[in-house]
Amino acid sequence: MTIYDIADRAGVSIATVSRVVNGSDKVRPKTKEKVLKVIEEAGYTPNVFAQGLGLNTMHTVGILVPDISDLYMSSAVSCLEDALHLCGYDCILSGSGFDIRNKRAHVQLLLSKKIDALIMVGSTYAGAGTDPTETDYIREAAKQVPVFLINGVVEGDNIYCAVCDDCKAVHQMVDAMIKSDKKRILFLTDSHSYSAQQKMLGYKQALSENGIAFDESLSLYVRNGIHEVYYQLLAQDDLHFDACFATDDSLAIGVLKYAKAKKLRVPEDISVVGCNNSYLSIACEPELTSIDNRLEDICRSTVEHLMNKLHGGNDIPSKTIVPSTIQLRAST
Amino acid sequence: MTIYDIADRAGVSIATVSRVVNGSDKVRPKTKEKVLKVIEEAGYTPNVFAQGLGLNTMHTVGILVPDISDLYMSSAVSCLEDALHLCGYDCILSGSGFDIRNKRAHVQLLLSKKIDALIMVGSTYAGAGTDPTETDYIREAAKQVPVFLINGVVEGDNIYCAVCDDCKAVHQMVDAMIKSDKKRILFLTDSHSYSAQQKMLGYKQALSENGIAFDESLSLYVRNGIHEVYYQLLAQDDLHFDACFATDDSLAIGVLKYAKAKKLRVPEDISVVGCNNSYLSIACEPELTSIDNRLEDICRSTVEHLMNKLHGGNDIPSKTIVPSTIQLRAST
DNA sequence: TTGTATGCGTTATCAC
DNA sequence: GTGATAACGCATACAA
Repeated sequence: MTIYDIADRAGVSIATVSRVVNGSDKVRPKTKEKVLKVIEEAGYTPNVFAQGLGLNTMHTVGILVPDISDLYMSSAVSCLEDALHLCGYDCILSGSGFDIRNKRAHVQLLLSKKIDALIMVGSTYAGAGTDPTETDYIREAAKQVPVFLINGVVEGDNIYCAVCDDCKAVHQMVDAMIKSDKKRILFLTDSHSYSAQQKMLGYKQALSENGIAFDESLSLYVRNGIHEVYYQLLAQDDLHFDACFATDDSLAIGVLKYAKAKKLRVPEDISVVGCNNSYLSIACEPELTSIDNRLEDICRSTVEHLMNKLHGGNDIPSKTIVPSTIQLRAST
Repeated sequence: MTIYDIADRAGVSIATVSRVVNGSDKVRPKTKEKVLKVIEEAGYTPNVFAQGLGLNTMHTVGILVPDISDLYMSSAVSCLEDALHLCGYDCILSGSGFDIRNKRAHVQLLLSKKIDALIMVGSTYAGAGTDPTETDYIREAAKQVPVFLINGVVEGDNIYCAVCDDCKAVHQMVDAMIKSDKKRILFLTDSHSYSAQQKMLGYKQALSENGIAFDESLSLYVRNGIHEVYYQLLAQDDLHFDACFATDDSLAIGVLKYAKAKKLRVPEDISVVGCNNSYLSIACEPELTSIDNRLEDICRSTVEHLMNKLHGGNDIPSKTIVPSTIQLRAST
């Protein structure tokens, strides 16, 4: 069923049908009604490929995520998809993994699909900041479509970033820990990303402000996973700490398991804080104090900026910072 | 940059360029090399809209999910996307929610995007089975593209279902509970879906086989959510049970929280089993025995069948059953 | 082996 | 208001 069939049946030209379909006002009500009736009867829908060819857009945006099954990522995708859908856009989803070569390949693939914009979720896409060429492929992509980063910062034309104020929130949290008499605060992370660096910064600031020297041995890098953390801590017998800040909830839960195994009370002997305020933080025991990075706010603002950009807006902030909040629970 | 530009620069016709791009062997190596070089230099990629218009496909499949942020769903999407990507297909993702009207609308929208196939994830799409017209929109969609259901069963032409053997696994699990001297086993669910019904069936079978009468008061419907379950159980003071089977891990964790509040030991006083073997099941305390419905197997088999179908296969099973396994942990 | 010509289903620019 | 017609960029049947 094509526009020609409709035109035939309605006794008009395809131009008129097109006008009706696209809601042009330059068509006589009587004609419009007639065409609409035929369309209804025939169950006609315009062919999106032909539309795409003519208009050079199919109203889709690409969403790139390192790992879709991750709680944090999937929340973001859910939020983004929802907001985009409301604006009449579809999303084509792609999971790149963490390897730089795959990231590049996936971006290329998405671009070849003629997406209207690209959203990259997760600070992993911002790289570690040590090697600027690491993010060149993003700048390259931005030459074709606007690129929006969620929770990562990359400088460049046509690149727009939205992040939460991790540094500040961690700063506050660690400060509060120190004030409540914690002396040795473990910093636990599974990443060297921009976000992790910001958190480390807040951690160091709080220490320094309280006249505590940064102790390298209290900064631990562990592969993500509850049990990984648990075993790693058990293995480090000489490591003593009375509080822990972890850059992810699951890392923090690993610490809870460790505390239980060592018969340490939480929060009395060890107080524990996680990040992302995920569903995990209320599944564990005790429930976990967690830094909420306002993912929904970030996503909503991203889509808002995206739509603005696509509709010709020009005053879009290249970096949006959303304040984090702290969700207090029993682990502190 | 179009195929015409490439043809000009390489001094050949567009047909030849097209042949090179599509890897036809009917082109002289010398010519091929020349064209390839120009393509490389120009960074040319075929316009997918034009391709789509001619071939009537853009190699995309639609994935419909009620809630993307759900742990179970996002794992499925991750798995599906991965497998599809390996086959050279992209996915356009859509979150429908649980309302039937929205489901219908989302299916229509996906179909209008000219997807090559539709995958629906979650037993919610199978309806409760009480009203067959509830799933008519799926049969309608199947007239346009093959439809694949994950974890739900709908009968119809061009509809293919993959489910795990929930009934059997629950049967085994409940039987084991009874054998270990549990008398009053609570059945906790947040759904009336096909999957939930299968689980109930297994539950009843095990009871009946062991000569225990089904007690309506031990079958509880609660809205999903750890705290919802927790409060609901606390509110039901007269409800006594010494074991619980929950159709979802988070429901089961609600029971764990309830046990802790009531100072009941798990598994001694109450043994608890969940479903989906999600990350939650190792986050809680004690860690949760959970029925693993082999989501990855289901997804992989679905994509396999899908590819088969798209490549002209004709002997695709309309219903695939994957055996569940039981992941034993400390809660039983 | 290569080139020419046509169709795919729209939208948009003209005339009328 | 409405209709004819030219893009849009590709694949492919057919001709050479």
